[in-house]
Amino acid sequence: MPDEIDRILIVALMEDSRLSLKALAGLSGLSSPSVAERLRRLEERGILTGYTVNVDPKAFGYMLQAIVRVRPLPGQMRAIERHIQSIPEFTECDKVTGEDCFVARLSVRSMEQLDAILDKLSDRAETNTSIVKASPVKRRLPPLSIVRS
Amino acid sequence: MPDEIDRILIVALMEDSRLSLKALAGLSGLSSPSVAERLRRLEERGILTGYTVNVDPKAFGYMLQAIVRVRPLPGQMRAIERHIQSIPEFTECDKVTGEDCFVARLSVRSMEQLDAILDKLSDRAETNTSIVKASPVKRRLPPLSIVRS
DNA sequence: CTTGAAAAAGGAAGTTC
DNA sequence: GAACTTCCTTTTTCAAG
Repeated sequence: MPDEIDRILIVALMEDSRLSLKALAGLSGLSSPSVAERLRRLEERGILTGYTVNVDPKAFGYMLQAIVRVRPLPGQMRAIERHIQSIPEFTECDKVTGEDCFVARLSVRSMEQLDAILDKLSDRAETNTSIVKASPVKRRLPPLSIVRS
Repeated sequence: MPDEIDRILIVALMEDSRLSLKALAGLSGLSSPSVAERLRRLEERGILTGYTVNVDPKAFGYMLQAIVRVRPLPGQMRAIERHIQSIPEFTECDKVTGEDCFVARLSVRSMEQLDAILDKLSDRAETNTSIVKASPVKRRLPPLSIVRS
């Protein structure tokens, strides 16, 4: 279980993953070699799973985002799953309970491209598509309080 | 518009945002001061919008993820939007076209917590909740080819 | 955008608690 | 086992071209 210092490091990195070890040391009250060791262990334990950047998709011409619920026809579930994985415009996909099997997010350059991608699914699944108009909550972490067990 | 070198830098940072300027210089064929200046400008232009980490929510006791479609009752849309924003367990929320007004992602520690959070919405909205069983596509970027205009 | 020097940060080793 | 200090190497930053 991560402790309070781990939590401080993770919250700080969530806001700026390029912070130097020295800066993280200052925030946490440790020395920088200790911070390096903490991060190594958090990665090893699978708690910190990656360091990444947020990019504005519009800068690369992706003017539309859509959320697509996908309900594969009988026997098509695995095929649909692989199909979605193979189309890079699907930027996120979850397998869920309920009538829909998958909820996926799609970034496309145009309505025409959206239509083309959904068309290819139509043989093997029913889809229900919603265009994203705004994103009132951008991706964030839930409260990372330490759980005592 | 970002050029080919910007694209190389962004794709590299997407995979590892802690790469040193020197490493980025090697990948892009520039010197490290030039890379630093490029990144500064990409941030300034709103193309690179943040450096962050991926964290396993389970490490902090968030054992369940759900996707909730929310359909506010008449006149309740703004109130619901603010309500969702104010609950930190909602880790993502999009405003979409179609019957549902919002599609939100929720990280919770237990079924009881999920129920409690959804209960608070029930006065002012209809909700439709799906539990996430797996995530066949983890958050990724669409293809970042350069668009010629 | 590059080079080159000064300043800062990172990494390895050995020590202490 | 975890963290600290020291010393040395690498990286970043800044000035100048």
